Amino acid sequence: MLDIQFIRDNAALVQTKAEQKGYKNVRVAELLELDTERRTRLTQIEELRARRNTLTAEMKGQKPTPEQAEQGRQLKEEIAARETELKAIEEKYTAQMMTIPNVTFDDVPIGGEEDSVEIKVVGDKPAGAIDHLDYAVQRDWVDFERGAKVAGTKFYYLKGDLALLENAITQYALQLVLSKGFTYLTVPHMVNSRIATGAGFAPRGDKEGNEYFVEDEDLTLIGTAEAPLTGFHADEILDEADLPKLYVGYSPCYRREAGTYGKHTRGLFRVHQFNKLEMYAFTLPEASREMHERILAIEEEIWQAIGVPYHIITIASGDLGAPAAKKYDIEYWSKVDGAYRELTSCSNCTDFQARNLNIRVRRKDGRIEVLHTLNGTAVSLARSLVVVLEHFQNEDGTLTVPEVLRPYMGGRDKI
RNA sequence: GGAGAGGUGGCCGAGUGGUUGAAGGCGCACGACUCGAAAUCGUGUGUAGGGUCAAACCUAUCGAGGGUUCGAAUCCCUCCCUCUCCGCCA
Repeated sequence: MLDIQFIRDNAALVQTKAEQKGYKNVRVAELLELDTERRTRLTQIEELRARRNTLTAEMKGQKPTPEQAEQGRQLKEEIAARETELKAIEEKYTAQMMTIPNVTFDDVPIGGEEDSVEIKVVGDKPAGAIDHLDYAVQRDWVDFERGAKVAGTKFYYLKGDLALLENAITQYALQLVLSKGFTYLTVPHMVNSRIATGAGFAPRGDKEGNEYFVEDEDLTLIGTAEAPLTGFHADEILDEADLPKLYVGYSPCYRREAGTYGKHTRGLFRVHQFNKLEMYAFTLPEASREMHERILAIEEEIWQAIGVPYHIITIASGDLGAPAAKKYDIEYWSKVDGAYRELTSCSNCTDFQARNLNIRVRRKDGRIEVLHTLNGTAVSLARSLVVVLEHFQNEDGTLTVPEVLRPYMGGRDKI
């Protein structure tokens, strides 16, 4: 959530930015009324408490007189009654606070998906390739039919060399990211509701949500390692000297993907479960913008090294999630579709997630403030296989192993 | 799953009804000493909200929520978590 003080000082801005993100239910004015109401009542309660504290201090160490005891009892009742009223107001206040998305940076394009801005193009736009699914099936590298039998539609098995190739991509990307100073973490594949919502994921019962939930437990299956990585330092105060904290987490990602149909969901492009290496950074507030560029650069380095044409877009406001202040996507050039398709993504969430989960930094001068968090895809595996299958397929049905991956494929140059 | 122990400040750790927001230590900040540093000594140092030009000051906070009491870190109940032993198990 946002800092209430910031909202008070920038009410119009917060309202506008929320609307630009497409959040129609945000009512900043209403929130501020609740805020005022809440503070007024809180002050009243605090006065009553002060009176109670004075009273008990007077009778400390001695038996209270009947009058004092009676006065104390009355105060207790009045405080309890007022607290009940306050609680109801605070619930409404908190609910409103949760509806307000992070404020976007001013260099974020305004508009919907089609308004995202291309900021860089690398490589050309070759055409003509066999669809990745057909190609993989013909080699018996993927089995969606058995995936459906065992779990359901959009579940799959990877077989043989393609499964090994997934592992090679993971290993290559991991080594590269580690060389940039990141620490490898394996993570819980489920998180509790506080961490899930704090990181910006939909709560149980949200029909729009993309999450799977565990029955009878306060657990959400993660849709990305971003959730447990965000929660890693929850409720901690980190030392300025220790920042930035850079982590790379590996996990399966579980997504319901309800209601997503059509061509772009064919095969491995959009599935219920895939593996992903995710970069995550905890930074000083003034350092997050630079870190965002750094994470993007690492993503570029990976795909340049593998050898795939792509472009980078800055995501427009209406296509941003609540926590993000700015997001870049790398989209690879699809030889099959003749269009760019989403491959990786990196977001600067500024202090939004960190405030939710109480992640702070103690500055050198002793001040404590909420820090900034960022996340970025190192590699998303199922989708990476789509890319390699499209770009490295050969006429004889074999697949050339991208050079940088060969050390992780037993030195083979072709599979 | 069963039995027991426990959850206190950035960290460790005292504290079983009222001078305890919390001893002591570590860490950190500042100062002294030093050419400089280490060591040593001194002073300060929880977090959040309100208040103030700034202070003073007020409120909350000892895992979470409820209860008892004039008054709760301290007593009672529920839940969560951690540790030890047993059971089970990759």
